[in-house]
Amino acid sequence: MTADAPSPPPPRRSRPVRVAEAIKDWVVEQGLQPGDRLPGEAELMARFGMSKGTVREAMRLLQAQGLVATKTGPGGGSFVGEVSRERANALLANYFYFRDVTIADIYALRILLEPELAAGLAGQLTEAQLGDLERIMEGYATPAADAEEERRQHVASLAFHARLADFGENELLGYFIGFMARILTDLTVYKRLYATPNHDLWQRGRDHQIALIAALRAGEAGTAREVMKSHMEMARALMEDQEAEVMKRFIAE
Amino acid sequence: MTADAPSPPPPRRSRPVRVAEAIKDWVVEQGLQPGDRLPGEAELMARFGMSKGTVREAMRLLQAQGLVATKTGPGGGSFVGEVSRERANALLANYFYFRDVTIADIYALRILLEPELAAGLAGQLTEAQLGDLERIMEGYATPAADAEEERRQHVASLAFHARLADFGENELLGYFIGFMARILTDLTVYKRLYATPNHDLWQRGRDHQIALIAALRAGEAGTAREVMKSHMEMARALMEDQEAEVMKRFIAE
DNA sequence: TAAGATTTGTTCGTATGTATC
DNA sequence: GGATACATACGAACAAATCTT
Repeated sequence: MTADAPSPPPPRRSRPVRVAEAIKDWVVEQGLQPGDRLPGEAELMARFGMSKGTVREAMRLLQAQGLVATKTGPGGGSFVGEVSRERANALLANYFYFRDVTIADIYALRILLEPELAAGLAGQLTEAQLGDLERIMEGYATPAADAEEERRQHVASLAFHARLADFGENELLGYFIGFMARILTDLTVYKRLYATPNHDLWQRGRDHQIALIAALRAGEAGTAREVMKSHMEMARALMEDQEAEVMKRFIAE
Repeated sequence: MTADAPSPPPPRRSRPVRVAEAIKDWVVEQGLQPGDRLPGEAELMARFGMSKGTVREAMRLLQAQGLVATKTGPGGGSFVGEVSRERANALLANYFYFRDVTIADIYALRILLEPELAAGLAGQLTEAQLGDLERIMEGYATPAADAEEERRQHVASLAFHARLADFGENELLGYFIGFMARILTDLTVYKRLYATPNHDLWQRGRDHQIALIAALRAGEAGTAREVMKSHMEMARALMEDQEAEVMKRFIAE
């Protein structure tokens, strides 16, 4: 070995950043829980010997990460916040903003993960949860008449998968699946995917989900896995066609 | 339908938050790329008609998300930044801080994802990349003598998997695998997992990785998948034992 | 090396807004 | 409605970093 890195000059972080880190460490150290109160601005100014502006900038750094929330007025102040799923999704989506993630990439993962989720859920769901899923399915009980409705139905169908992921025990798996569903939702509404209603595909997709619910209710893990796998493979083929279509349009302009 | 939500009072966001959103939208709209310069504080103050403090707080909000970086001095200012992988990991780890993610959850996913990654990489890696992996393996060429070295070796072995994930085409898959490797690394060094060196397990783990490299070099996708699967299953069994151990110690205190 | 220019970084004092009692 | 407690916002000044000459 050629010795460890020759200790490059320690990047002197700005004061707000250092204060934010100190507060974060302090929260962890104290084992504070969501909802617990943080010291007010005045006390933080005293504790760190820094001005109001610096302390406020530090709080903004924490706020952007979803770690604290603030309220004005008496009894107000800063509070420890649980990072919401939506915020986590938005922050992670930022990471992929300048990176190329194709629809094929997403489906390669969905095909691996969703069938396993379905298998694990077989026989585990309450009637209330199953009813929940069936209610979402009502959003596409009849084939779409136009492109607008097709998009709306696709979004609803993605919500079905996200809800399913919520029901699982494995929070990590649930988050990954939910994140992909949210990316696809964005693409659907923002990039205007799914422009051409297709009765045959609608029918097959719906049959899959009905069979899936039945397998989940009956506790048939193997069936649930297989149905979900077929469902994902069909969706992938469809989406890749759509992607090609979108690309062609883009190039044509 | 019972009509859309009756428009709950629009949560009046603070000025820094609104400014940060406006800047973010502007960056997207202009199609700015990493490294591109943002308007300076003075101009932003003028453009939004707000004070310096408010504008600075807005920049902190963006900085915390990894979207901008600032430099002082002539030619300095704020620049569009690509969110680094490390920052994305830290931000996402915050989400799971108050949630229960068990080692079993992580391994359930690794077993699904890593074999597929390995299969996709067979025959795709350059000699330089394969050499890179072999160099990491030198970090555990001999069995660990004590708990400290065992930990160091485990971290190196996780780095092996993270590097492998980097080589893949699918950035999403690579990120998920890398994130899990980082969580496990944290657990290893911070929670002091892997306390008991075990020569037999070391031998088997190393044999797996050697066989994996061989399969990758030979372009044998099926073999690579199977080897990685065995590797993950062994690691899972080992980690779950360790977790039980850690829990027992925690309860005993 | 040194001086000057440019841009962010930080402070302080003051005033305003907001929610609770 | 008024008093209180807290965050929010502004403005002017000065400090620090860094590039150019």
